[in-house]
Amino acid sequence: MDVSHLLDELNDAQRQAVTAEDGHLLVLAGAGSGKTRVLVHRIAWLIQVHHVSPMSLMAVTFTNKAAGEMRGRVGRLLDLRPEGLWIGTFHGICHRLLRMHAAEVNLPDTFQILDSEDQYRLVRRVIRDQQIDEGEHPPRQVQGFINHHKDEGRRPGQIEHFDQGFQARQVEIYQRYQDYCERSGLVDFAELLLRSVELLRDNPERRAHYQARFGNILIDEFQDTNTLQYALVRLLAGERNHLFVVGDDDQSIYGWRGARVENVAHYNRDFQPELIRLEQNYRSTRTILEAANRVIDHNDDRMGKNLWTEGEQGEPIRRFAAFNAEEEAEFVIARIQDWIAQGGRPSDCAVLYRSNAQSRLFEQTLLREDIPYRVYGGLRFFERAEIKDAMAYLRLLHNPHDDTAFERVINVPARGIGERTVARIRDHARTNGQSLAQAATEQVAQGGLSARAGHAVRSFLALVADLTEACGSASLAGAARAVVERTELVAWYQTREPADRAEAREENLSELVRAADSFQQPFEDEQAGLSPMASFLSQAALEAGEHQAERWEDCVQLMTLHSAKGLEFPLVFMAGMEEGLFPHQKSIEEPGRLAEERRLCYVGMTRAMQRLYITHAESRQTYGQTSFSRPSRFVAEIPEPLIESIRSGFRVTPAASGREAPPDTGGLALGASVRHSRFGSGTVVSLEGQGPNARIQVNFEDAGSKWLVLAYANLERIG
DNA sequence: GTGCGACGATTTTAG
DNA sequence: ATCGTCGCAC
Repeated sequence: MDVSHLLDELNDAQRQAVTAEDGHLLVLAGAGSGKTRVLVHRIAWLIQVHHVSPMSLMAVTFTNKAAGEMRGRVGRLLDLRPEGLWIGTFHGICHRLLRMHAAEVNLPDTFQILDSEDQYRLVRRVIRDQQIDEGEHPPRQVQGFINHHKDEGRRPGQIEHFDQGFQARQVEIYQRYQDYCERSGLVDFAELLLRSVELLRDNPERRAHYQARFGNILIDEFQDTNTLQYALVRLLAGERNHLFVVGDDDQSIYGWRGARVENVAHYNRDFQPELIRLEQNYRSTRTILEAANRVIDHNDDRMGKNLWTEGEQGEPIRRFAAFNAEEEAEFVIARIQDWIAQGGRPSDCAVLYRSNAQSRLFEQTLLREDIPYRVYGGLRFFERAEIKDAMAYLRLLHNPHDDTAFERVINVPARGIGERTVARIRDHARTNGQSLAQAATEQVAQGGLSARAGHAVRSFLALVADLTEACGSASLAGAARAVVERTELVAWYQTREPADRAEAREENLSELVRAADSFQQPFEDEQAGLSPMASFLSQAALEAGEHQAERWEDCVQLMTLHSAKGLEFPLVFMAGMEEGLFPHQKSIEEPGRLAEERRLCYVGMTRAMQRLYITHAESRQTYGQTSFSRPSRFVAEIPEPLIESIRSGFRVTPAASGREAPPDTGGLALGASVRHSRFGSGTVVSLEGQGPNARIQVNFEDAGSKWLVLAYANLERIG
């Protein structure tokens, strides 16, 4: 068989990885070095050359997007239907395992997945039921505590605690939360992994079965794995299976959410893999790569890697020092306008920032200039309130004893059932070991509620019964349509929210019906005996949906540096490059966290293909207060020859770049003594710019050094 | 039981 | 500044 097409377009290192003999591999894949191509071609190589059955391959990623892309590319390359392939996210694959072996891990066939919000509400419920002070144990924090320990593989009994107060209490909440989940057949995200690990660890037959099945396991973004994920990999690998691990220690930016970059070292220790470095970059100019290399070089304990390119040197990186955040936004949007004016597309431009709050000024300015844009982040489709409401009704139809769903919608839309009534139902359920639905039914029948509350609860139960009947024989889409139509969610949102907001919710609910209508049940779910409804509910939790999937217009892209990982853009702006913001204040004290910030900077820089701007502002509004800051240390880590500074006072447009007028002194000379109404007296140390843009740097005796716009500074000459 | 005003926190986030 | 949660008044 001719397999040259699998190798033709690969460089030496890529080819070496794709064609490696059996054994373990560690592919250190630098940014833009073609790692997805290597993974895809490796899978094809294994199937076509090593004659590995597609059924015995497992490929694991972190995001559905990455899994989908890999699946699609493998399918195209091999011209096969990639259905039998186990390509998926850690969570997706674990979900599949648990569905297949639900009974063995003590889960009902109907187990449900809790997303973060469901989990939060449940944790809060448990805390309240225990009458524990929410101030001392904030649900968010307890949720973090539970997830942290689960990610480390710990059950409540395995957590060391050193007191009988606070820590013991946290463990107790974890225990009770877990008990509740067990009783109700609920599984949170971390639990999907933990149960799977326990299944393989404690059940020798299952372990042997899967170890015999998956002779080749490929893992993407390995630097992002947490303790549990690495444990799973080890269990699946066993003694004989071959691991193909792809990662980049320099792109580890998720330590704060449990990722263990040390897993790369552990993998080296545990499996002694062959090391292959992919260092040739196909994305950025030489200038950008050199700058990024030099920045990341300030980190210690790297595996070491030097990105290079055969491409051209390209333009210098441009740095803009803005007076304030507004001016920074003006500058960025003006450069985007230049780009568009020269025939560039808006969607080629990305504005990257450290924290979401920074997006606002860019949005305002883009809106004003009438440039289309898209902000990443925020709630995804299945996380929106109205969608979660409708989904809760669907969950109740699927399983009337789903208490999480019951609690969410018993009074949504509002029908006069308040906290007192719900508490009464909850009590009744607890004393009789019933679900909330059962308890509510009994309470209504026994007249255990006030006339008014009883009537309201009865109407809720009637609605659910009505829906159940209507949906008994209906399709998934029919059920979704019935829910949207009969619950009157749309009308409810209309009464309590401004028209535009309510309209968006209405559109989303229609979209939900469309989504249900076009839902294709995955083959393996069908095989596992799941109903389409059960599949749909799981999938909604597991794939919350693209942020604004349909909007594929030609838009400027606004996102955090974290969300930018894995993407690339011809024109990139890194905004807010200031000490305290990036690196973030909370990361500055600890060396480990600072190193992670630097990797984030490296990730950001390596997103740029052609042109990279780095901007910072002297002052900006943070939490409603004006704050002043110095440029980020990362800016200074870029070697001078690679970077060109632009200051307010002369606008560089590509056509007119390099023309600088002499600074306008406005009658003030260097060394002059001046007084400012707020900052007091000081000495002029620098001047630049012209006319209304002229700025002056003054070293104030008390307030330190500041840049001021001459026209507004109102300086009084003294001495 | 519902609705509004005070209060406090506020980095990053996929599944 | 802004958002979400909590407490108190209708």
